[in-house]
Amino acid sequence: MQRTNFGEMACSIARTLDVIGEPWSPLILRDVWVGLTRFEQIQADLGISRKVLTERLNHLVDQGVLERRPYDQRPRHEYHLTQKGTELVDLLMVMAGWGDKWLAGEAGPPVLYRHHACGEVSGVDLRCAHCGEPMHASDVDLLPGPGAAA
Amino acid sequence: MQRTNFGEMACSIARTLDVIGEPWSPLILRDVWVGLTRFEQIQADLGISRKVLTERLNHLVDQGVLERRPYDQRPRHEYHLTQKGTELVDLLMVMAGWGDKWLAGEAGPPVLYRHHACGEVSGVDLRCAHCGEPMHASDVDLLPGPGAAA
DNA sequence: AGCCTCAAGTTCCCTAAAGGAACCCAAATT
DNA sequence: AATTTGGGTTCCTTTAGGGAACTTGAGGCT
Repeated sequence: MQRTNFGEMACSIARTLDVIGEPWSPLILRDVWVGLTRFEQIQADLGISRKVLTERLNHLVDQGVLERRPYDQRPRHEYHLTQKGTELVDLLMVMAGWGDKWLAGEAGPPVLYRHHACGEVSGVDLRCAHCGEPMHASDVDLLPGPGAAA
Repeated sequence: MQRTNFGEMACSIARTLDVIGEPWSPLILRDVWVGLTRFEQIQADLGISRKVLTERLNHLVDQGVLERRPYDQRPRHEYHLTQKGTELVDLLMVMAGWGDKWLAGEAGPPVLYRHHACGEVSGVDLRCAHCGEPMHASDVDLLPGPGAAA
């Protein structure tokens, strides 16, 4: 299909979607995050078509989210998160938290997160980077920023 | 195209994508969040095809993320966030924060967020819901949960 | 009464993207 | 020489997105 280009919009949400908004991309990042770093591993884990996986990996590398690293004399590589990609994992953790709460059902969450600092199984919570108080949908006002459209 | 159904996977990220992972869905939620609640408003703001907008709105209502409310005797409605949908805005704020940092470029972020509690323009930060310390990609161990696949 | 408008969809056609299976290639192994 | 293995490419089919035109149901206007 002919898909609209979100990258041109004056909206950081749209621009972020331009990087990881295509089907499979967040799941590919999740796999790399948990240590499935090779083409065959990701393909087998997700059941994604090889063609689409190639396209997605190239796009994520182009966007600076993943880095391609050779691990052998032969043309073999692993994919690793860059700093830019590592910070995207925040997004995955929030998605997982929402899914755990609203979609897990009877069985409960498929994965638990143990926080190194306190050793407890826990989840993420959004706080204001300035004052540390909770910061959710109704706790903010939106103002036009310097990059707002004319 | 024939798209894989993420909703069946034992992964809260995949399940969340099944709800809001289709193109446009996060942008539709953003519009509703900022007060563009009617079909024509959203269509004009995003430039999305009417057909696709209809499909997305129906899906989001089916999933319990949006609620359709009549606002006139005539068949007119507004869309509003449910509690389930309001909590998805966390995801939008994290997406916006990442886009502001990595994609805004010279012009700076298009939108600023002022936190009611402290009155400052700020952004979100992820904290452990248990101990309140920062919680990012490298601060957690993943463990199988009760809903893990067999 | 007859006509117009307006929000909110619905229908149709066209194009492009996802799925899937088969094929390719270079280096190492047997 | 033949096979295996990782990491893709090619080709074909199906289906979803874009866009424009059409529909519907309730008011309003004259």
